[in-house]
Amino acid sequence: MHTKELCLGALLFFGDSTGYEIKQHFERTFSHFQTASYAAIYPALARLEKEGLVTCRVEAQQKRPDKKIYHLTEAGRRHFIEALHKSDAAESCRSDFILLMFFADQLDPQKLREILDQQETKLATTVEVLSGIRDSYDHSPGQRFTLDYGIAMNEAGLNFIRKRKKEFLEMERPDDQNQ
Amino acid sequence: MHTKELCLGALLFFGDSTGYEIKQHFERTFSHFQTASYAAIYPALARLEKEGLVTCRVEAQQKRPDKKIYHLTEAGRRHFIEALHKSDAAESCRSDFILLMFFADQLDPQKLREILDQQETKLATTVEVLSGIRDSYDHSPGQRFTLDYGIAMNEAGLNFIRKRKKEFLEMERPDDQNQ
DNA sequence: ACCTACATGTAACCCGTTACATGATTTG
DNA sequence: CAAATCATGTAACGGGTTACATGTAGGT
Repeated sequence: MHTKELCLGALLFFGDSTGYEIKQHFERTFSHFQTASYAAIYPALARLEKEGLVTCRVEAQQKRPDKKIYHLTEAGRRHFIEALHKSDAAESCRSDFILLMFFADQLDPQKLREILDQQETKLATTVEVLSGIRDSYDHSPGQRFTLDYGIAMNEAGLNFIRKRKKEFLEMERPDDQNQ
Repeated sequence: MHTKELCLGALLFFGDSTGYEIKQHFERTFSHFQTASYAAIYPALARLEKEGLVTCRVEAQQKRPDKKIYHLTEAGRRHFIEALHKSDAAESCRSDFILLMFFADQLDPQKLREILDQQETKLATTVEVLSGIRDSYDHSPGQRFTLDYGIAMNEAGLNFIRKRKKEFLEMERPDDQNQ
């Protein structure tokens, strides 16, 4: 799924939005499994408008660029649903964290500790954020599923790191006395 | 980490290899957290040679392109270790599976079932493959960590899907009698 | 008769990111 | 006084993918 389709999905789910708002929606709701930057969103919306998949209404503002509020057309909705059905539901993960851990024996002990701490924090934060969203308001079964799925996987990673970190750091530096 | 660094890492870990072999190594060992295609590897190796980070010895073959066996130089090793230390250990995941599940209410029931089955199979396969590697021979603590980490997270996803799938499919099509 | 493994490579394309440009208002 | 928020956009760059080009040997 490219930025164009993601924008259509955001408009379908959140209703009429500006490019700026779509980015916010992304960060709040999709950030753990999709990304999109302004430089990808704005041109995408422009192209979608040309293709008739969205319409745009301009709201004038003083002292700020006019707001361009996009609206999903019926053709846009159909295009999005079709794109969902055509998708092979693939996933791609690139993890430099795992790569670094793979080569742990090549790393400075402090770098090793640093990336483990950082990963632990990151996973804990994700779990908290997703749990917060989960408990904050009602969701469709699909949204609920994705939230719980994200929580389950991130929690598993978090528990794993918490269980293994200390032991691992000691194994890598058996001579070190400082905790 | 770009393909160049990944190639250096592969040479460090697996020893002298051809581009073809590096791709195989990737698929067997890194596939759940990094990818690299031939069209990325071959030019990367050529550039690495120019930069003196690898050397290349050609082994003539009849009826096949000559094998180009690459060897990591000391400068290459240093460059790789340095790259590891400079890395912020970031992770990026794009999951169309989660996106589709998010919009589950927009999907045909059979598409929904299809992607859930597919994801279940994929996670189960990954767990099996990683477990197989884990039990097949000795590893450094770092490798062991990455294998167990991968198993833990994929197993969590797998268990989640197994627990929720049936219930979820029934919820999405309450009128459907066929299991 | 066709697919897979072996073995290397290039060219075109796609598309996303980084950085830049502009600029007021609110918050710390 | 600096930083974040609001608000839109472009240009250059980077780098990976798809498809193509070439060709043998062995398995189904």
